[in-house]
Amino acid sequence: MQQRIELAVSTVSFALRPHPETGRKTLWLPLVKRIREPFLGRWALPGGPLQPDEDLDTSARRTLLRTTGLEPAHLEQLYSFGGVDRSPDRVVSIVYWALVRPDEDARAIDGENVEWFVADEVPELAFDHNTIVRYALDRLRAKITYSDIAHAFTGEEFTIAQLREVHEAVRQVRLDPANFRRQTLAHPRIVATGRHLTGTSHRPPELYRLERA
Amino acid sequence: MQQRIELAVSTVSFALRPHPETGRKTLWLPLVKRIREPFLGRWALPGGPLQPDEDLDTSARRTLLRTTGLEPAHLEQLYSFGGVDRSPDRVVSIVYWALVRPDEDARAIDGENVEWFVADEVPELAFDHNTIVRYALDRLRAKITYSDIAHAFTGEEFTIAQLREVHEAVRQVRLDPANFRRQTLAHPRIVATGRHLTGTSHRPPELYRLERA
DNA sequence: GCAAAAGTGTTTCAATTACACCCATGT
DNA sequence: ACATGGGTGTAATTGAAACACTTTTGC
Repeated sequence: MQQRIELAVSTVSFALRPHPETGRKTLWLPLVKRIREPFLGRWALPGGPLQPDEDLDTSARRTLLRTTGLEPAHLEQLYSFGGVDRSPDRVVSIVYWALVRPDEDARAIDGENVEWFVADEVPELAFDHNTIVRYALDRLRAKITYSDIAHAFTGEEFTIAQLREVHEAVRQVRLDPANFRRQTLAHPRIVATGRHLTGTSHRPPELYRLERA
Repeated sequence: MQQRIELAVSTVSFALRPHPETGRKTLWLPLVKRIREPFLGRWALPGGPLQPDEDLDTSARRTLLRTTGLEPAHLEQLYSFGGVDRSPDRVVSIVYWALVRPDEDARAIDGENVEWFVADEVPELAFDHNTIVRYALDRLRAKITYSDIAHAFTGEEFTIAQLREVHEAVRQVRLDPANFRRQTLAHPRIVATGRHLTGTSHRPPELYRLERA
């Protein structure tokens, strides 16, 4: 008799929040406590079995909304993990990663079995989920250097400094404000709104938008 | 009653061969003629159902060897396709892409139901396999610009011109020989063997190796 | 006025590009 | 000798980085 292969979809969601010690913004992600074997009681990525009538990304969104209350702006397939030894039963996981905006992050629920962790300081997780988190982090840090995804962490309108803060938090580096500004404004899709952000204790910075391609 | 979700692994394999018209090297890939419904008689990517006791990449290698006789040097996961509308029955495909060396390519079998096509000129394929081929091509052409994968198309030892030919064939561009040489030799893992390639009708070029990291 | 971050200008340095020119081999 | 691609030299251009300096707000 042939053993059945389970097919699950999981998601690594990232949001930027202040680090509990340093106060500087860092990456956080939500985990779910397992309520059944295997790995009962361990933290794991949100996810669940793929339903016969739903697309892969639909499944990711559904399970993410159910467990964490999140509807992320950016969702992207990461990788599929299917080693025979990653679980007692045979399960192939198609993993997505998501980026959560500040306003959306505010709506996140910290339920009974859901908790957020600093992405670089997650405990020992169920299955091979530590590997997956590591992989997602690497991919995010690589991709932010050559793509637009940093905007998935800002609002519609943003200051150059806010965008720089995202890069600094994700890549864990310090960037020269002057050079970052020039590089950013060199992209033709970044346009000034003419309005300014007020309420700061210094010169009010201009607000920009990212023109959709 | 819940419909069963099929799980298959397919592979897009690339090799460099002369274009039938221009004679210049281009990308080719093997396709398999379907011998059952759906899409009976159409060309499709080599692959098959995932066995319960094999890893994803093992499955890719197995089906590839069985249908095409190939054991590619480079094999990498591409993407997983799982839209509900990509087939009459529900099937999720985990797709790999492979790069085949010239010597390995020579061992390829052109069986009854296996045929090679110029990658940019494939006919209308079964399922969403045209989309997948397009995706694999884009990924290959992007990745060759920032990684080492060009070496998967050369032998252990190679001349700078051979390596340049790979880049030119894949990216469909002309590269300045002098500048390409300097850029290539700037990488510390490229080392001269001291030996030279003979039998050319001009100055014998030096042979190089790629030191493993 | 002072602090603090926004925003501009300028100099330096490294990498890419274009292209002229010499080298070593087969015919 | 000459054709052919291998291989070297070099000037021009571009872009990244470093950092001094000016501007505009809140307090």
